[in-house]
Amino acid sequence: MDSVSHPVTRPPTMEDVAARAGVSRALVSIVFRDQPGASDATRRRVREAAATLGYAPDQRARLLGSKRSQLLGVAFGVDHPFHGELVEALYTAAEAYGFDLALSAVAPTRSEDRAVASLLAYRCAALIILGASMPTALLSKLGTRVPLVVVARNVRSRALDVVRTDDIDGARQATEHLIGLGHRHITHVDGGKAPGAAERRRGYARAMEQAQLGEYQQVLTGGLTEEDGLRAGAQLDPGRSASRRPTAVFAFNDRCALGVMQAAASVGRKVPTDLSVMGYDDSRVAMLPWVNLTTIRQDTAQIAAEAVTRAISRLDGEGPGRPVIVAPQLIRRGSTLPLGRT
Amino acid sequence: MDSVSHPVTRPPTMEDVAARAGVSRALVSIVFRDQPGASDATRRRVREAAATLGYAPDQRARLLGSKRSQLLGVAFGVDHPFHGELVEALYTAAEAYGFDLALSAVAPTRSEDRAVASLLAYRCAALIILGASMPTALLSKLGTRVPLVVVARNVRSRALDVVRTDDIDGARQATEHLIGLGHRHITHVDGGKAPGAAERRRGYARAMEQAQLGEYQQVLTGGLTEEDGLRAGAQLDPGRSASRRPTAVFAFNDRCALGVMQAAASVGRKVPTDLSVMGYDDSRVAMLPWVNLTTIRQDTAQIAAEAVTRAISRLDGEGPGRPVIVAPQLIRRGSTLPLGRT
DNA sequence: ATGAAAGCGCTAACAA
DNA sequence: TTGTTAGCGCTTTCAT
Repeated sequence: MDSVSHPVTRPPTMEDVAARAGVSRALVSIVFRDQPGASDATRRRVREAAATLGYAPDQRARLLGSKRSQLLGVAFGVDHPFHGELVEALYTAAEAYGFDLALSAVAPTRSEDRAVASLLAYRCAALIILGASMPTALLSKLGTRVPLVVVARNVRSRALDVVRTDDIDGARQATEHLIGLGHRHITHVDGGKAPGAAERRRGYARAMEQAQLGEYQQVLTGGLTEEDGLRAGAQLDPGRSASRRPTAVFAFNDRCALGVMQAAASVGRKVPTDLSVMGYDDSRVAMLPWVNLTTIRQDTAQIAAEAVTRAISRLDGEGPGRPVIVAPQLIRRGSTLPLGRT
Repeated sequence: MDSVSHPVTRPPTMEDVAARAGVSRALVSIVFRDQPGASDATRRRVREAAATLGYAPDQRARLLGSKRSQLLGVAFGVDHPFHGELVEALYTAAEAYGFDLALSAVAPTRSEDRAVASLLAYRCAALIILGASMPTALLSKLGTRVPLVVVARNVRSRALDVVRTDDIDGARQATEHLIGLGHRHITHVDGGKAPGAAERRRGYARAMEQAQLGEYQQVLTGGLTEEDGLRAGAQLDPGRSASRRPTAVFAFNDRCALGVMQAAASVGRKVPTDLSVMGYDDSRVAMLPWVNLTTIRQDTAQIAAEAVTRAISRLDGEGPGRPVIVAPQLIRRGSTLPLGRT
């Protein structure tokens, strides 16, 4: 329990620090930007004065004054855990280059347009949009106004940069993992028209064909949620003799996989002994001990690093580059088992 | 597929708009702030000029220039779904008062201190911290520097405002719901030392005692995650005759409840027929069809509105007020059943 | 190595 | 109703 709040006081300015250190504002500015042009003695004095005053540069003024505003605007989905991870990684990546992040949330009641408009109003040097949902045409138009990096969505436009996971490869890895375990009847519960769904279908199809398993291919319409997986899972068995039932399922993502597992459980099929199940994303739920889901991990750190790198290179005058495709990684856990192993 | 990006052009300034509309900058400023002092004709001309130029005021300059920066800084946990909901609600609430939000994320690799420092650097007029985890003393100190509202955590300090759910009442409602269904052996799997855990224990204890069920009280150490619930759930049965086993469990939150359900399932007890389970939070997972968890909902809209209101009243010169305690609400779903009903 | 001074794009007080 | 003019707290030339 502390004392009653004092009347809030004006924070110290660069002027205050300069006065206390007995130098000009320009010197203080140089010191705080770690630029050459000040003696070590001065630097120390300035730092000390700043410390005792509790000074921190006013970012508003800094942004306004400098031509190159070291500010990256990030639009992210507030209800998407994967975006959360990306945001964290983006902070790390941006920091390494001395850039700051401006966050703008997208939510059911806050459109992507609004989020972007807000970022633009703060004159962010560049924009990074996670899982952009707006039409390609609009993204392209936006890309001509400001350096733009679209993350985790496949956009074909030369007006912007794209950084995303190689979903075809991820799906291929998942499918090949199951094939390697001896499975033949492998069903894919897909993501419908979600971003990345088409790529994952292709990766699955390719792997199956390449292993001469084309005749076993089966794609069920799923989606992004547990409910979608549950619905699709219900169609897994009906009307088939046991010998023609799938022994493994590759689901669009972890949440969908959970639904499939639930569906299996409801008809008495145990995972992984009766059915192997794979997810995608390596979300928190996949790691839970009783879920223990074999899955595909997207490399958030690398995706973030690439996104920041692209954004900054745009600021250095380069045009948009080719899409950056980041390799995913197979995470082996307990939800998949060799065929016939009990 | 669009054309190659043009060399990024300088966004239009207020000066540009003024020139095109044939008025002074001051007039444009007045129009864009919706302030009195401009004729309707002028307003239209200005709006039109701005529209054709695609002008939007530069927030950096606006913030710098105005004495009262209408900016609320929000620190939130990027991996906490509940915070996501609050952020969304905060946008809505802030907007109603013409305030803007500056978001700063807290994550495993980004401390609350850093998040707050960043907000301070942008000279936010007031700070709203969701689920603050820093020591009370630091919060109090911060509260003397800038108007501060702590959300979803019980802090006893007169230097700041607190807005939170009435967890004692929430726990009481949960427990009474179970009692009302005829349960007697009701166990509480608690949240350890998580924010709100102590209050929920009290609410549970009070409800039990008030119903003369004090002898049946049982509190198991749980936590915030599924794993915690799983661990606690494992201790539910051992060494007890069936007649002395709990028939209902009130878990600290939804995730914890999930763990308890899993633990029950692993020893063959079905929910809700063999065991009623309650959660807390009404998170997304609680609504899933096969989870269908009876739970307690926190009123995010009201919490957000109160937080913004408190912050703004502080800016109007008022001191911190008494803690705002928002009432929670029971959400009846399928995970609880009357005792003995099969 | 240091300081003076001109912006950056606004807001706000004051004149006209 | 309008326009003029200082700032806001920095960055950034350009002298010294």
